[in-house]
Amino acid sequence: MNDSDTPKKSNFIRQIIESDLASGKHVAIQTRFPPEPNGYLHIGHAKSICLNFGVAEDYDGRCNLRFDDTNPHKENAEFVRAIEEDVRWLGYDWEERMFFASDYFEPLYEFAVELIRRGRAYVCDLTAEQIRDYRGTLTEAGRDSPYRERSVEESLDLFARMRAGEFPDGSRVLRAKIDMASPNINLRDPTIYRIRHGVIHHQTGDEWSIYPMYDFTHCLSDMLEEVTHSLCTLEFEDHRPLYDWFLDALETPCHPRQIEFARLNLEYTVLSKRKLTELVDGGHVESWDDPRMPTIAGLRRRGYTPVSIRNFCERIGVTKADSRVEMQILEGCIREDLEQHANRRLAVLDPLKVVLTNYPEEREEEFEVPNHPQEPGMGERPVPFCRELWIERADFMEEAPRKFKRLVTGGEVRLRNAYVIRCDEVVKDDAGEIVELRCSYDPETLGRNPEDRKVKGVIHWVSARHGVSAEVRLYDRLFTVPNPEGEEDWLSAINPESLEAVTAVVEPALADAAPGERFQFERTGYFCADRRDHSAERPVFNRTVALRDSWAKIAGKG
RNA sequence: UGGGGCGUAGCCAAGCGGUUAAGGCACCGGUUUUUGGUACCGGCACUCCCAGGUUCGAAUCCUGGCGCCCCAGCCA
Repeated sequence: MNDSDTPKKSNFIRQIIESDLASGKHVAIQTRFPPEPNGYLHIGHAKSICLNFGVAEDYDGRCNLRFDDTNPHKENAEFVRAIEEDVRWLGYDWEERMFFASDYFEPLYEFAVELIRRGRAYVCDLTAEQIRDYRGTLTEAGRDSPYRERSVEESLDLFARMRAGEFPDGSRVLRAKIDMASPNINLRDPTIYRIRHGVIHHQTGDEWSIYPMYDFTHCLSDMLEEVTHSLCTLEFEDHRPLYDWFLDALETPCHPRQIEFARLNLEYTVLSKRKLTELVDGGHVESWDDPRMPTIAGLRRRGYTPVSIRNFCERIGVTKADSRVEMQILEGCIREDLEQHANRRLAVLDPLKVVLTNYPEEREEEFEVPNHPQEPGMGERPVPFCRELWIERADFMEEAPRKFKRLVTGGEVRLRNAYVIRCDEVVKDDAGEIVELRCSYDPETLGRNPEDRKVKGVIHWVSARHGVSAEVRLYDRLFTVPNPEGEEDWLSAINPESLEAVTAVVEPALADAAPGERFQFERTGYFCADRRDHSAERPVFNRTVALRDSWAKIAGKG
């Protein structure tokens, strides 16, 4: 479970589970992850997935994957497929236990009939508007529907005919008979079945013309799967009395316990399916897996690893307090993983030409460069070197502040894994822009430091003769404000500079990158070959996250 | 003026009547370094939303305030 030296995961849900196990209330725990297949999963779902599957794993229990597919208007098989892929990618296994709420439509129907028989549900002929009107307000009690006291026989007959498709959409619903004066609005005779004609359900086709509502479906599905702890988000707290009411009214063999926790909010993004759908449908991003999206698919394409996301979910904890987590936590998690596991490469994002005037024109060398400076086991690769190189434009300054330790005119700098060079001359075009640096190299400095002087800076480079041109996509936060949802017009808070594509020059080894392969471009950041667009002929890399940049802080202070 | 929740550092978050109030992220110093990265060392809440009360002792218990979130779909 937990090693003695790793901190014990402690949260209120685990405490409840541990106490239920200790008291013998349960001998094994059963959870479920219940997505609605009406969109792609996002990082907020990852929190729920890690919680449900994680808790099952740690207490030797089981976690089911169950699609909550009771609203055929919004759901489809493509979303089912994508959700399966994402949960699996995160590293979780539901074994043979993949279910659909629609698997239970028949038993659910029988439960509804039983409710009617017990006088606990009735068919109501009010229109949607009338129902709203009869419901009352937050501060005023509602009024009983005129159909509330209709006979059991009549409701039974009407409900059967609703199923048979005899009535048009919206003409009737089945309602639980609870309390129209309840201070909890959810208990004012909630609708539990509605008529939906002519929709093709992705699992059941046209078999049904009535569909059950969430509150009725969820508790009974949990019960049928013998779920012990039904974990959901805070907005369902008000529904818990309803959850319990159905299970009590039907005298079920087991009664799962619903426990609510706070959903995840992340700075500078949105985490509601409605809004994410709008971003995709409105063309504000390219797709559900656009690397700027907080979806699992987007994060995957951006270069995030399953481990980093699971780690993130562990770090943010589980509580009932509304919170908004800083991006830095997520970024820290991916840096931590990639720092250890990503091969290093050299890539120049904003190239400036360097000519080594004392390096023979025809000469070429090849250095064996380690893939990771601290992990010899990760191997090495050949990196070619010649008279003409590219370096990063930002690594040279004609007039530099004292703390600048890169290349300056007349100064020296170390080329990473190669020689120390000195800048002798700056070549500019008519506009005064620097187009080339003429430098000389010190042949004595390969793999060794000069004894008479100190060279403090190290910069990266790529051989101009061998370098490969690549598209590099630099991503920034999708929104300009920490909480776009709190904005009057959230779409106007989209960051117009969330994607900047540059043409970079990368070392030749990078052309062989497999789609999805991750690297650290030294001194720059972590990147991955785009899984859709990258090829050896046309390399494309996505920036997952930049390296920490303490120089930017110093420079920024002036 | 209804009901349900929540409030511990810049951001998460442990804590469950007796601790110097964990830990992580961020931040600030320093050491090492052929990545201004990494790693390592050190700093970072006399106080837990506020006010009273109970107690030898309160972040923890009680009372009263204040602030924030959710609920009036035939969505989930």
